[in-house]
Amino acid sequence: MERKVRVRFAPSPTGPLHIGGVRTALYNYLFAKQSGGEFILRIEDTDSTRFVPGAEEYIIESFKWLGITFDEGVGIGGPFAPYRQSERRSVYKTYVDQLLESGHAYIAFDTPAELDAKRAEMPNFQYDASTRMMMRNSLTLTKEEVDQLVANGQQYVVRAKVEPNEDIEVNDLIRGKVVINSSVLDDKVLYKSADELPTYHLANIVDDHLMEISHVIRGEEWLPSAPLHVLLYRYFGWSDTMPQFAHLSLLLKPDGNGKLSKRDGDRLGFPVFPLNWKDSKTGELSSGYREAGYFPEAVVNFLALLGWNPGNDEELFSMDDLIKLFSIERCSKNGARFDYEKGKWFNHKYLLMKDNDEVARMMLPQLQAHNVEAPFEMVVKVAALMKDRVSFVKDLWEPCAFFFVAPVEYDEKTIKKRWKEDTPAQMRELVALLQGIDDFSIQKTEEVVMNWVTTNQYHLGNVMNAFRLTLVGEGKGPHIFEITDILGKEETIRRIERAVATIG
RNA sequence: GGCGAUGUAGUGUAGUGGCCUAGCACGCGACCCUCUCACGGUCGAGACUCGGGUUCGAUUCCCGGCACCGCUACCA
Repeated sequence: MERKVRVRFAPSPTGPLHIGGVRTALYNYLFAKQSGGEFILRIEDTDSTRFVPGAEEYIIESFKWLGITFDEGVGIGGPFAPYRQSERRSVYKTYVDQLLESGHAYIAFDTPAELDAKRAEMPNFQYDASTRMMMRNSLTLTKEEVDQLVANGQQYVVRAKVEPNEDIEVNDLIRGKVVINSSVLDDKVLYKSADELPTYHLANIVDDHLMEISHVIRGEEWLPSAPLHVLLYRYFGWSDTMPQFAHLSLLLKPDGNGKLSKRDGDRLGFPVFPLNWKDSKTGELSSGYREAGYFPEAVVNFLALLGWNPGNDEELFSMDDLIKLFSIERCSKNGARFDYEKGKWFNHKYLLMKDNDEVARMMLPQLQAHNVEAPFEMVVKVAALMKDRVSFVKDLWEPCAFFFVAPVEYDEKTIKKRWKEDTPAQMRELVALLQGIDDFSIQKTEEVVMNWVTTNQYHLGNVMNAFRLTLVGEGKGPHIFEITDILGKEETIRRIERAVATIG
């Protein structure tokens, strides 16, 4: 049964896209691409009460940034349009009626208040075979009564009629065979008349079938309801083309118990979303990986390895590598704690792989923000010299600032340690020495200065660090002659003189 | 509570019925490099959830406990 691979990512537009959802989408994408299949974006907006404006656009923009592309779906179109469930009301209605007619579903009039009352009355109330005959529904009411209620505009829901005592098997690509007895399933609401929309379970099955989805790769939270989905395929007579299931483990918080949430990000200081998001109601801001300075390829690489690995010791993979190597079977069954430090390391690695020109270009806005104007060539040199020290481009300004802005203050501790009594005199000698160098290259300058230190038998560490202090303002930074090379002769001398004047 | 899933160092994971003195990476520590800081290199600390079984032998297979995660909505 060779079937064209067609997978989908089907988020609800209820807010920003959680990073766990991004991973699910990524795995779907990798799976589709490696088998030459199609990847579809379907928006599951069947809960009209939870709809959040802008969320759909956010989702689309997030994937665009990450380099995850869809072949069909919302914003793209395709042969199975529309891909937004709220626009598919009429198609679901047909299938709801089909279930009603075949007796696999029934109409229920119980109001939420009545259900709450029932739950309070019965400790472990569940709307199922054992209780449905106690409720107000088309199984307990006469046809006339039901028709009358519906005609009167009484709101109702359609529930699946799940027969008890059957072991239902779900063959999961990651977990193997999972068996759940139908008695523990409840008569799930499939459709609500209030907004004329189906619930997830119905819409999902109908759409996956109609859109010819071959594999359902989704989060583990769906595993308990997978048997119901299997049942639904059977009720519709679609068992032969039922997609294969793969339930992915969830992303857990870095510490403590529970799954990763926005709160953890806020608390521990890392993003949980791909892009910044501002809640239009509360005004609350959620930070995103893009704005935090991550490269999309680093996020993709990091996420891919969180719950999957190719079976060897390699860790750095491009999207193309991942498409070649990915396999559902190698997805881990256990939930992965989110390790933000490792994420930073990935970004560091990707920063190192970037061209110096590109890094320099990315630094420009920071320079502007600090009112710095510098020749591009100089910025490139600085980028080349300094990029291995940070994980993010935005962290580059601080350690690089001294290249562009001469120090006006000098680190006390370094002064104490390196600025000796004879240092000012040495520095004046150094100025004279540098003045005489015409070829201010790294090699030449180093040769001349080292010679001077040696012949005078100066303490190398003290001289060099005092020198560094005059240029940087503190006791750290790259090798001295890398710095003098970038600063140039004039500026180097100016800084030494100023330091001598200031520190004394 | 019920049902289901999962359980290798702090974290992500590899691996196998004996080759395991359990590998790799992040993080952590030390050392080396060195004019400082960082990078890099070397080394180190650190794990098979517990209890039963099966077996000549179990981290690996089975059962149970425990832990943890998920579901248990007219949310997805």
